[in-house]
Amino acid sequence: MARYNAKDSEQRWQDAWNAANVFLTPTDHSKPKCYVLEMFPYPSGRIHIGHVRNYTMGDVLARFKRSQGFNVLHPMGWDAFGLPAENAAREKHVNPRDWTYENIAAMKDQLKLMGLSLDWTREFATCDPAYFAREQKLFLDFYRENLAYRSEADVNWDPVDMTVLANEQVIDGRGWRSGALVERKKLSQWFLRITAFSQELLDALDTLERWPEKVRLMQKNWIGRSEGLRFTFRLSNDEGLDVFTTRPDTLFGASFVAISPDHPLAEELANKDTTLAQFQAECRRIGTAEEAIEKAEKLGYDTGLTAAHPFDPNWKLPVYVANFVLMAYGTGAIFGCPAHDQRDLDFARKYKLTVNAVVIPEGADPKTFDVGNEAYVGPGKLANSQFLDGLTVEEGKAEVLKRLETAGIGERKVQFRLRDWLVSRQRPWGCPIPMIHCPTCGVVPVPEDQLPVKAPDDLTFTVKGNPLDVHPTWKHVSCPQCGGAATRDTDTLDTFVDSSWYYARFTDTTAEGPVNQEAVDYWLPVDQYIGGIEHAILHLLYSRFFLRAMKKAGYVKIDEPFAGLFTQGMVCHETYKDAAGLWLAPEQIDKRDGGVFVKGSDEKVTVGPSEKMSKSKKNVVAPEAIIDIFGADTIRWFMLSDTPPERDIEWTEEGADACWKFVQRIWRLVSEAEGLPPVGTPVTGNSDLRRAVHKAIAAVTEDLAGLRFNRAVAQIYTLTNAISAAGAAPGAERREALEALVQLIGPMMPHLAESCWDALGHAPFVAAAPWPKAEAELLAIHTVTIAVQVNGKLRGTLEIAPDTDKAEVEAAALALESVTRALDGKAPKKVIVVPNRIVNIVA
RNA sequence: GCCCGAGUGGUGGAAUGGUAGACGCACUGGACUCAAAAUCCAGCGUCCGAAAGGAUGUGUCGGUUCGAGUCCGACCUCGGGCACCA
Repeated sequence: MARYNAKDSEQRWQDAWNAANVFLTPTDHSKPKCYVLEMFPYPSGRIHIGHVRNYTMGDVLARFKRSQGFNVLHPMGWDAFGLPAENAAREKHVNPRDWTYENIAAMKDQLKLMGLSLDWTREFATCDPAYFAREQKLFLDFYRENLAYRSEADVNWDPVDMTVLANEQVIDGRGWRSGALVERKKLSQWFLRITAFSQELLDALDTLERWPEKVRLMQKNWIGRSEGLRFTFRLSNDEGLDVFTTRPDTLFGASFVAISPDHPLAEELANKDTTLAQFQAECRRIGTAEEAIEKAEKLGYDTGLTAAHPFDPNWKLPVYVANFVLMAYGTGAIFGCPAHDQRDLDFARKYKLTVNAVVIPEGADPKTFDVGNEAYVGPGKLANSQFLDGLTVEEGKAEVLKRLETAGIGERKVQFRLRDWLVSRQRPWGCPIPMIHCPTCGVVPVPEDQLPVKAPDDLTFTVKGNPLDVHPTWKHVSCPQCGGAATRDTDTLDTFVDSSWYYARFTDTTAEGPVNQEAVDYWLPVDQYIGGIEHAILHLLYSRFFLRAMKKAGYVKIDEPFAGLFTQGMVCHETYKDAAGLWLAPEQIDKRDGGVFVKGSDEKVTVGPSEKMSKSKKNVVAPEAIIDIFGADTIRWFMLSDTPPERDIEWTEEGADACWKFVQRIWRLVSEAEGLPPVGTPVTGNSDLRRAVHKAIAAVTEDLAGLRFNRAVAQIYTLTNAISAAGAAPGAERREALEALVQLIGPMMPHLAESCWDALGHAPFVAAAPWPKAEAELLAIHTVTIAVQVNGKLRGTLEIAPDTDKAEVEAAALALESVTRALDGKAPKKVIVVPNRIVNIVA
């Protein structure tokens, strides 16, 4: 029998599935549904191996659920707007639209090689006018529902390129292309009111039981609910200054007040104080990234103003502008209590401010307790705090709150870290914001019958600034309300908006409105969403918000888009460097004689650790090259084997070879099987082989349902070994075993499974055959192995009938020769018998 | 800085608080072959031992328990995220 020819076979089965429409989404809604979705790709032009891992997992699940009788929706599309297309437009002088659609075509060809069970009739790209027209409609709905509003916000501004920069485009405070020092600039921009749902988004996390705990926790921290006190300081210039604190109990430990460099008061003071203005500029150079701000040295500028302590008007606290106070959180102003907050302490030490401990840990003396250089944030009793002395932290918080509320200068406040979602982007390759600015009427929505608002075809990318904004005619329109001269909003929506509702659009891509009510009611929520952990917060949180906003606008009845979430790990590879320290690609090296050399020479290669595949380190492998050599089933099997799906996997050449050998092994086992009775021959009995088969069916079924692909793979190896060892078993038993094996590998290696199914005499398709069922009586256990320990150390085992009486098990254990030897004549003090598990004799 | 995750043989990893190392890779020995590849069989944590067997062993230190890779506390190391990359 010939070797399995993956290339021919895979093409043949892909064509056959296609011709028979095996993977079209069922339209009869009477059966239970399963919506399986992988995070759709950005069309960079090539699929990378991370996509292969992601889509393989989703495909296994989709095929598994389909054969279990579910109506499966398994679509694919393209997250097609974004920066790379603009960069290509600038660098290669191509139209971003052409570049994007060419990439989509190329990637689609590559994806098709994988044999994914996708319904391609539902494909769309977010840059299709048919899609973003509906997105613009949703934006107008949200505006009407008061979920979209305009406000000023900071951007990174490149003064040379005259363009807004993404954080990623700011390198060491300079524009990535121009090298100019980046400025911060205020622009009037659109926001979506995600904070209207802060509490709801937080509470609902508890209901997402099929989400990783880690992701829920990350979102919880991101939403960042904290309870505290907002109160007003009276300043020496007689103005009031609002601050927020979660530690009102430490108010008597205050030694300064600090405001953000972006605080209105700081702006006001800077108008008359050039040194302060310089200080502000210096702070802003740190950028907007939280990491940079937190890590930067704590810097402050003494405004000369003072704030009166709320409980003692004669106690004056200096007011600083400080770089670590964020305008975006709370009120943009704090009181500093150095003894009990590390940042405040660092600041106080630097500016030689007093450090008074007011929370004293158990057993410490209030008179001598000194925090040194580490703030004390633990529990304790209040001291040096007048009327608070002796209270606990919690009691102190309540007391201060009560007094300031009574005095009318403070109130209890629930503060969220979550900020509204800034969605305006000053970029041409995105969904245009369908709004018009009229000097008379203000902001006017584009009438719905004029949607979609499309970018013009003749954009120039060589100009400075946003091409949409500098285009000679596009933005000039007449106001839909008064007819006067007006201009379009030249910003586009954040691409996260595009990906916040695509899953809903997939349920009916022909819907006239954004969604079809009947389709979303049936298909949503997504039953299993699979993608990278890098989307743990933003994409997933925005999508959760977006569906709520769509509900408010009357489109859907549910709140949560993704009932099940799985975040898969990355694909890594060893890194290689030559003698000169330059990176080498895997195909440039040669492993031989126990060493690693530059291919075609004796130059030694330094092998580095396995890292996420990246172009710069050259440790990438191209999926299409692997498919070309081994076929799609091999790469799919690799992606599922050995490593748990949530963990990073390392691509190795040896592993790929091993998978390919396994493909051949199965093919041999099936195609060379002799003496098999015809399809449908009944089989009875409880031979070892039959028990192994049904045990494998049960285990693989459970593992696939739980997305434990690596364990399912191990079970299949075990079954394969059992079949190999049972060459002398009756034909009917071997047929049953081979059919089970073929069906179990079906979701993972679908082409090979079809070829085997065919070789076993079945009509196509195994992909459409019902999932095998394990027979309960064959899973029953006839004997159990019980471990026997003496003082917790293994001394022997017992083969015994399951559920044997405890006393009998104990007697049998004590009778073991190895046990009497270990006891050495001592009488057992105690014997613990765990039924069917273990006996532990304590001597 | 803050938040999160992970540490088990040569290696990827398995293990409802109950026989640590399933299954795969690599390696070693053997069979087949003129030879190689492929395939098949056997071995494979470490130490002592010819073997039987024994000791030891899941990043470190301590704790809970008849029993800990698993639970608790402290620490060490590595990795990821931090609002305009998608």
